[in-house]
Amino acid sequence: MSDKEIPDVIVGRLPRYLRALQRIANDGQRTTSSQELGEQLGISAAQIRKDLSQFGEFGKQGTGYSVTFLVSQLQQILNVDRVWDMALVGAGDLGHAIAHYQGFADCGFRIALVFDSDSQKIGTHVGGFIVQDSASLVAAVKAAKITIAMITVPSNSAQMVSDQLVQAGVRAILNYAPVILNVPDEVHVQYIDPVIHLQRMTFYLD
Amino acid sequence: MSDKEIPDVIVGRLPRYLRALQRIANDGQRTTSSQELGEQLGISAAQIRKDLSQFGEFGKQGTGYSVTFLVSQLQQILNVDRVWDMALVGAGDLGHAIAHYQGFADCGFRIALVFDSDSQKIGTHVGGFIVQDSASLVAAVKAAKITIAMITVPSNSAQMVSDQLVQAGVRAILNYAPVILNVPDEVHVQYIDPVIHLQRMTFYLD
DNA sequence: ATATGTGAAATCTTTCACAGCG
DNA sequence: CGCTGTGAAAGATTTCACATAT
Repeated sequence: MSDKEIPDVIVGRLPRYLRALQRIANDGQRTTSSQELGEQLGISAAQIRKDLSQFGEFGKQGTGYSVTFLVSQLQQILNVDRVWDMALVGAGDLGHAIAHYQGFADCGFRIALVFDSDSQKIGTHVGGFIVQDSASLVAAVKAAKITIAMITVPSNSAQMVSDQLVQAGVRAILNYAPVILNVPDEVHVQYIDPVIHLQRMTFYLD
Repeated sequence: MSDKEIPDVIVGRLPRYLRALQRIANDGQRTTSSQELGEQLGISAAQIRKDLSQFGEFGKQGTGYSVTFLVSQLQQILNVDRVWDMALVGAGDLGHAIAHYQGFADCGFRIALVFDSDSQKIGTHVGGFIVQDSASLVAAVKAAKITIAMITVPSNSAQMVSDQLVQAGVRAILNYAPVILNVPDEVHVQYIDPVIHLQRMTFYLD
């Protein structure tokens, strides 16, 4: 069901639906509609219905969608009806901020290992974990069977770290360094680069 | 020339072209081609040529593009051939990391004001600036004529901060809080939400 | 009455393929 | 010869509009 053939653009919207639904659930609402979701997200109601229809029939005509049911279905579709352990590579300022961020745990993501290559940082505590030497990364990640990693190292070491992660069996990388990573086809990469977002907006400013 | 009618999807790719070109320039290369750019970015050469052709004829047939010329053209198109002052609201872990990030300065973005509402933080130094009381946000941002802001406050205060920023004349907001902001049509918002990127990848993992 | 799920239509985006220029 | 810029074609995505179910 979570096959390929699902366009990437749809996959990209599903997490946003989930976020909106969780907020609606938090407000104590039992039921919602494609229209309400669409208004909150700035997406047309028809699009939301089409997207969801790729995976099944989750709504009831005349009534809409049960919020909790749709949340659980989306979690299943997105494979987040479980806890994912992650490795964090880079214990600088950004690594610290990420290690302390509560938003991961609430969504089923758990930082399990933290690495840095700086001997000043190795052995220190970050977000409840002890920073390990990057030299042991491949072995440790492999042993822990971790498949998701976040990279918060300087640009010039990001590709090297990425290579090690791939070698250790990682299949998904969230890269905060502003460089494009070269990875095998079976490895997924997402980028977080604030400058790109800013430049996308300055285009429209005078 | 930087009119509307330029599809959003193209605007979204321009900063990526700029990043790739700056790296190529850094490597000391004088000239590049749509093919080379495309290979680095995972985008087809035809697409890059089409995108650029929306703004002018920047290449030479048979030769390709002058790297420095194309960089300067893209900077002009994206309005980053100048320095933009920004306000940062939220001096928590993430705010600290952002305040210390060198990547903004290199791209013409400068943090000019930092705010927090926590009296413990007000008056402390963050990234060379003194954290100011959010109560003075509207006046200070207006006085400094700042039009770009970053929000790194907890989710439940993000909308309130956004309202204040808009009132102060901000036209572009980079929001790190995982909530959708309600802003007038003329205000641009971009979101950075790592969980959404992670969930986009777990879809493809087993 | 209300809101879904969905073919068909409209729109948008990408790729093709080649004329034309250095 | 190599590479751009670009109409035209192909492909993908979004919207429309309505039959259908509660």
